[in-house]
Amino acid sequence: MTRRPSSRVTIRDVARAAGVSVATVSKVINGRDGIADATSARVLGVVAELGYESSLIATSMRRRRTNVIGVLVAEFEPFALQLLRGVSSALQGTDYDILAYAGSVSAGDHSGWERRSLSRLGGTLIDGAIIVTPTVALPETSVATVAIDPHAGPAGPATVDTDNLGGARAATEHLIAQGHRRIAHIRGRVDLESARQREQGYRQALEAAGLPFDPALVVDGAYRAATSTPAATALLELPEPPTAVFAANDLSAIEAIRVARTHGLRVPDDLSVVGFDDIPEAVSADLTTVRQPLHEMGAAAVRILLEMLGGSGPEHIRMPAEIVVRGSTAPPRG
Amino acid sequence: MTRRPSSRVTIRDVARAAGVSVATVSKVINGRDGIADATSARVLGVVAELGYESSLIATSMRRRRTNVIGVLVAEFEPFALQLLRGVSSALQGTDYDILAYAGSVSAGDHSGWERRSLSRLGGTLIDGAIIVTPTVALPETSVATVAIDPHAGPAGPATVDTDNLGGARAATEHLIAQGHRRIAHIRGRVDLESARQREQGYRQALEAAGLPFDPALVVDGAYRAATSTPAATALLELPEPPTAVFAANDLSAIEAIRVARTHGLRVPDDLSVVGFDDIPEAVSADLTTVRQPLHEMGAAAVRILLEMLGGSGPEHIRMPAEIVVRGSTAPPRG
DNA sequence: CTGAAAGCGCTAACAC
DNA sequence: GTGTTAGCGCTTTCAG
Repeated sequence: MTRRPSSRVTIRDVARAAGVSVATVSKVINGRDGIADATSARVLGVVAELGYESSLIATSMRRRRTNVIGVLVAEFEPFALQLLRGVSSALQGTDYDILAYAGSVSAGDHSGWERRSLSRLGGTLIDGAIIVTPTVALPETSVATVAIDPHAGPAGPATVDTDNLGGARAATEHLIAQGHRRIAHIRGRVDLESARQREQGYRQALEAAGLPFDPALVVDGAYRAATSTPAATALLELPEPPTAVFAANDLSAIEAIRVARTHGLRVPDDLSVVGFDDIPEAVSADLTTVRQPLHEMGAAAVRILLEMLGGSGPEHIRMPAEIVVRGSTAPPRG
Repeated sequence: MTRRPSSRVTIRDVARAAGVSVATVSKVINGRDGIADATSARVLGVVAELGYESSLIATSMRRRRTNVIGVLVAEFEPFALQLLRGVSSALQGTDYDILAYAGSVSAGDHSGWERRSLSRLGGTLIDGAIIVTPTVALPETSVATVAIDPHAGPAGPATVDTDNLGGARAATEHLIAQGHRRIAHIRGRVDLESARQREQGYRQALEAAGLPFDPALVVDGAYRAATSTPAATALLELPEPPTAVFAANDLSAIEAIRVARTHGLRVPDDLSVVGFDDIPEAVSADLTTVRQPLHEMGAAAVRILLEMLGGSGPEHIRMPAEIVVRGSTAPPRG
């Protein structure tokens, strides 16, 4: 009863109140044997009474396992959030809790956030990490790691990705099939393999259809709405603007639609737009897009990670990408 | 070069490599003054070379501030995720990073997860906490805390909530205006004030319209899809089933629609359904619902928390709730 | 069966 | 200017 007023109750408070040593309390809590039943019961009583919970921080400094899986993202945007949902439901009923960390919210420099986050948490706060869209090659770390939408292709560390090339081709072919000939591309984050693959798919589709590739029709959106605003604007203000746009992700596509409207263009009548990802917002925007099974990708990452924690080697999983036609695409007018 | 192979690089590795003491490295990293420029430069060089990042865990054990805001949720479901998005964008450009923790993923017992999470992280891993739908009254803690959709009403600790009563009334009145007379209610998590308010709003609307309240038409969904399955089933298998359902949240509403379909009922022709929250999935489900400004609520929680961190007292914010009519509601047939 | 002591990585007095 | 020391809350040998 003599503990400092508004502070956490620590293992020492419990020890004092139960009249035993700190070490004994630790043993009781962790179910180590070699403790008298009476002592154990008394300590447990005090724990309940005081509402003691061991500090994750202190515990993790001393111990190897924390039973916490880390999900490292740059920021909490829809793509990462959907993955997180998949991770969360896959981990339901296991021993693991989830800790999601957005490491580049504060830092101005986006590049390298994952290395920073990993170092900061990897001490041993987390047993394993799922890293979403890392900007750089991951360092060989002590902590088990799987990357979703990796920086490089499926090599080295475990990865989960999508058939980005095929998806992008399908998206572009859809526009071509509708009769579009001047098709622009809002590129993704070029440091990511996914963005390069999507651009590649776009170019392959053009080439297969015998359409010329016009560098002026490719602009950078970096997967972000803010970056896509000037990109889309530049496209629409071209002397000979495109009749269709394939954006590297939904956020860019939705922004392109917004920009088109401010230019007095109607979608899909004056401009067709296709995205990539199929985040929940794509449905509200009535956006034709390429669906990535985000939920399943999160779950797959969990499965691989748990296997790695169990001793298996890294694994690479590629998910199918499938086009979902909604109302943002139509044949070009006359 | 003689450090243990696959381990994190620690402050001691840096100190050794730079030929200085651990304390000096710490001072350099934290920009304390009283260090020779030459020493500082040398240490910084080693830090860069070795790729050293201070351990968040170790730092937080010794320090007061970590510049990390914790968002504590039971699990990562759509409601919490939307809030998280609001929190994330509100924190963009500040000094704070975000750590979201789902504390009842592993633990079977859902009740009290927030106290557990808070104790575990509150050591000082986080400077402040935003707790989403706490199940119990929050303990007076050392760490600044704001609750979103609190257990009790706006009292005690800082809170952000919605006009649940008004929203529920509006939802029920919408059904009544369409001519429904037998309107059921799938109740939310009764330990939350929001669920009680929504039921209250439902009953008030019935009463104001002179409709009888039938206890058989109120079932428990606990805000979860799994729990809502039997609840909705019971409703539809009643001798005299309802023609409309007001569900306490969108997850329950969407599940009710699914169950209705498996019973061969068409929505909205045979059964009208209204939800609450307006999560992104509500749009895909074409669900009439009551919109909570989730994004803004997350941002509001951030604002209050930052003010509290700056020394202000707790605050209570109530957001408006607004009905959004989509395709899941229509006048009853015949 | 229980306790004393060491130490995880780091920071904050306080010496030198 | 820089190093030494103590200690955050906890777990883990190792003595008693």
